[in-house]
Amino acid sequence: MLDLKFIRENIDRTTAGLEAKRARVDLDRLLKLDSNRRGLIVELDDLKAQKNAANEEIGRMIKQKVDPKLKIDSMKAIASQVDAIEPIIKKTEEEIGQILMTIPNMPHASVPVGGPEFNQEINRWGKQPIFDFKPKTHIEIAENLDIIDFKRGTKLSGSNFILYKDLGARLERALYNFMLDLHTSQHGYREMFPPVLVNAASMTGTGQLPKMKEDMYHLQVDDLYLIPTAEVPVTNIHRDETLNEEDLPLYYTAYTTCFRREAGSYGKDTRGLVRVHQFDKVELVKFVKPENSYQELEKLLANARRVFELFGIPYRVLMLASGDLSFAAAKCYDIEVYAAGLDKWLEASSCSNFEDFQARRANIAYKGKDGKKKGFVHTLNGSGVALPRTMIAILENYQTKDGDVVVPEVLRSYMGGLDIIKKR
RNA sequence: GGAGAGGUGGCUGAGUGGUUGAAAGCGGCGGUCUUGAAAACCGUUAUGGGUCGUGAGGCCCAUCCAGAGUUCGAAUCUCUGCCUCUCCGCCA
Repeated sequence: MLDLKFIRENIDRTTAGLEAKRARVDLDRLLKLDSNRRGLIVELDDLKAQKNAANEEIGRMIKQKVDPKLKIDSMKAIASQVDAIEPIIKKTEEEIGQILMTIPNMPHASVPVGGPEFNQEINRWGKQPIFDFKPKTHIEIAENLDIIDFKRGTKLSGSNFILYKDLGARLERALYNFMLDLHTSQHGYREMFPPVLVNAASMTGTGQLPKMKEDMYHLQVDDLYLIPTAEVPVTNIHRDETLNEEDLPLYYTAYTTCFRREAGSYGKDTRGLVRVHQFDKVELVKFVKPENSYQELEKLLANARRVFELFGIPYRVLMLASGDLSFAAAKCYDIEVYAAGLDKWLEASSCSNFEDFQARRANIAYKGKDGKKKGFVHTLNGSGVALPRTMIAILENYQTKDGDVVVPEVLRSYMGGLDIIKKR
């Protein structure tokens, strides 16, 4: 959420930002409501001041045993005026709130303006593997090895639900264990294990609600949502809190299952593991002081890249253009891994700085040692990393001519020493 | 799921309709004293909105879990929701 005061005082910048983000918002309406509201508040506060003064006097009259009947009667008129104005203000504030909730974050100055075609590749790591045979896709490999059962996943739940079996299940477990160990022992993150069902307030705090409602699983009986990413519960850990400046920055990592309805995305990249409804992810979340947040973004990106480097998976880093940025992000890097079987680059991590956009919405402030509030923190998060597409890259890049899969070295101790996945 | 109790400032805790934004204690901050520290003493100690002022700041409004209601007036009364605790039941 943007600061209404900022919008009021920076109309041109806001308009430009909205355009860069390709968002349509009725700013004139918002500003008009804002000025209406302030006019009404002056009126109302004045009436309330009269009311309060009179009520104090009534109290005094009663103490002095003077009959307050006349005074009380005159107060009734003011009370009814207050009752007339209050609902108008409330309605105005509601509409202001609704419009504010639909305004995306402003892109950072370093972000290229334009659509996805203006995304900038800023980095590339690793060599694409060369085979002396035609590399298979992860679907063929996994079905042949019988480590992923797509058909039975569908039987259990529906299309694009996955059943991992045997060494497939083991590899999944090895991946998130490895990543958690890496980020906690080498990158300074604290490990969290949050609920995967959260309430509407949490979903609103990080910006999924109200805009992304259709993309989420919702349990109507209890009014709870299945999280699309650990970003939601982990960022909301500090919702409505004031953090101590000396405790910042806070680094949290969490492994959770993520749930996405992917409504409307059928037919596009939906085969195999590329786009599934339920998947695992290790997430990195930071709460930092505003002046450090862009340095912290670079460090976060480095932490995510390290995962692929240790796995030996070639990747490239894109800085997203303004029109490709998510609703809440001011700046975002995507890491795409190369998958030899599909011969495609697949987005496997996304590292974003939200500046104070989420913190304002979720009310996460910080204070100095003297106890004085210093404003909102900046929040960042990134995948560290998402499992399915990492799994794709491992299966496809490490495949052998015989259809086996070599286990990347760093994962072997997590696989009970196994160095190659063969058919049972 | 059933029965009961309760949610007050950073914390403990008083307050059951009329200067109560809220006693007291603890903690925090500033000061006096001290070579320094502790103790003692003195002072100070919430947030949001609006408005005036170049500014320091002044003034007004709101806020005692949240929302609705009763009343001239609500921390205090009524209703609903959320949460916590105790007992009973069920349960991985």
